[in-house]
Amino acid sequence: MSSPLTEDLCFSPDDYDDNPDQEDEDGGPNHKKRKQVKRACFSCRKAHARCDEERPCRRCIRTGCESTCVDVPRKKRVLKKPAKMETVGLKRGRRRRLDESGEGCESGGESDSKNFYFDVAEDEVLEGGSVAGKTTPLSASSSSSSTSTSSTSSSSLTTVKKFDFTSIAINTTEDLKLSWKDSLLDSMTFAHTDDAEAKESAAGDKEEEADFCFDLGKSSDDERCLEEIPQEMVRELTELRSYNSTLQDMIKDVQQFNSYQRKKRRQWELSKINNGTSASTTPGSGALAATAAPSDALPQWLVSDFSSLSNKLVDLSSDPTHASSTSSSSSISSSAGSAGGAAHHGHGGRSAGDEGEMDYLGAWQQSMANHGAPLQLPTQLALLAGHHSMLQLPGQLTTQQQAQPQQQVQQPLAANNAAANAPQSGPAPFTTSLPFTEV
DNA sequence: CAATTCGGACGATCAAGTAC
DNA sequence: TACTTGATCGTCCGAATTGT
Repeated sequence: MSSPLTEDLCFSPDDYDDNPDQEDEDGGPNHKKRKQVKRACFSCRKAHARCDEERPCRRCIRTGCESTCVDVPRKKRVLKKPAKMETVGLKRGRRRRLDESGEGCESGGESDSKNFYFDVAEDEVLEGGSVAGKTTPLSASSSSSSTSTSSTSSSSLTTVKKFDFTSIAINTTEDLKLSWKDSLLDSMTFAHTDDAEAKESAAGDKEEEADFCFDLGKSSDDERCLEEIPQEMVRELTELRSYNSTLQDMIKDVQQFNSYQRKKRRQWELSKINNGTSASTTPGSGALAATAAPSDALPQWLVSDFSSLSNKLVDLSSDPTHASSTSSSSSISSSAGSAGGAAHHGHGGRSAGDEGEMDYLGAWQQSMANHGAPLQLPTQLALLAGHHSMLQLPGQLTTQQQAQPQQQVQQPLAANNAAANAPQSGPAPFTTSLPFTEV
C-alpha cells in the first residue's frame, strides 16, 4: 500500500486530471490521468518518490534533506538506435489521406492524432504506448558498457595521445558478442526483438516483412554468423587488450619519468638564473647544491620498475603463454598510484591454447607510428628493457626527427614558463625526450 | 510498524521523417 | 514548414524489503 510518507504528503485531490470524460477505452469509467510535476528534485527522483514544485519540496522538508532538494538538469536525448519504424514498416510523418477505406483521415489537432494512435494500436504492438517505452535488452547492453580509458589524472603527468584499444567500449566477451549481434541485426532491416510475442507477431506478418526486409539469408546462416565471427573477434580483441595494457603500463612509467626530469630541469634552470651565473661555475653552493644539474640517470624506483617491465616484455615477445602467467606476478608497480585501476586488466586474457603468437613489440612500433608518435625512449630505459629493436636510441633519429630538433617536444611547457624560456645556454637538451607531447 | 528501496507503468518531450 | 510518431527520459505508484 502507500507508504506513510506519501500519505503524509497528501497530494491526491488535484494530482489527477479531473477531466475523466475523455477516453475510457481501457475499461475504467473514471480513468484519471496522472499528473506529474514538471521536475522532481534530485532526492525525490532518486527515491522514486513524489515531489512538488516547491524547493525544498515537502518530502525533502519532511525527511530533512533540504540540501539535496535541487533540480537536476535533464539529460540530452540521444538516439541509441536508428529509428525503428523503418524496421517495423511504420512511417513517420503526416498521415496519408485515405479516401476510400475511411480508415485514415486528415489529422487535425492533438486529439485527432491521439485517436489515430489508438486506432493503430488495434493491430500493432503499440498498446497504450507502454510498449514503446521499453528498452530492448540489446540496446541496453550495448550502451551500458563503459570504457576504462586510463588517462592519468595527476597534473604532473602528461596526457597521452589516444591509441587505447580498449576504448572500443567492450569489456567482456559477452559485451562483444552482444555488440556484434547488435550491429549485425541492425544491418538487417528485420525488426529484432527478444520479446517472444512481438517476434511472433512480426513473423506472422509476412507480407509487411517482405517490404522492408531484404537479404536476410537463411536464419541458420545468421545463427552461425552470430556464433563464429565473434569468436574470431574475441580472440583478436583479447590480444589487443593484453598488448595495450602492457603499453599503458609503460607509458605511465615513462610519463612519470618525463615529468620528474622536466621538473628537475626547471629547478635547475631557475636556480641558475637566480644565481646569475652558469651552473657549472658555482657548484655545491646553497640552493644549487640541492638542485643539481639533471642527469640522464633514472631514479631508483623507476629503475626497479623498468627491470620488471623488461622481464615482462621479454616474456611477452617470446612466450605469450608464459607471459600471461608471469605478468601478474611481476606487476609493474605504478608509483602514481592513481592510475593503477585500469592498468593491469587484460593480461590474463590470453587463453592457454592461443596459437597466434603476437609480435607485441612490432605491434607497438606500428601503433606508435600510426599515431604519429616518435619511437623514442630514454636511453637507460632502452638498456634496461634490453630491446634495442623497439627503441630508438638518441643517436638514431628518424629522418623526420632529424628535420625538427628534439626540444620541440618540450615547447608547450616552456611557453608557459618564463624560467624555462630562459636562454638555452645551459646543458645540451636532454637526450631523453619522450614519445609523448603535452596536451 | 515505519522507513526505504526500486520495478515498472505512465506521462512528457524530443528528434527524425514525411506530406504538403 | 507543419505535422506525426517512435524513442527516450522523467515521474511516481505501490509492492517488497529493511530497520527499529
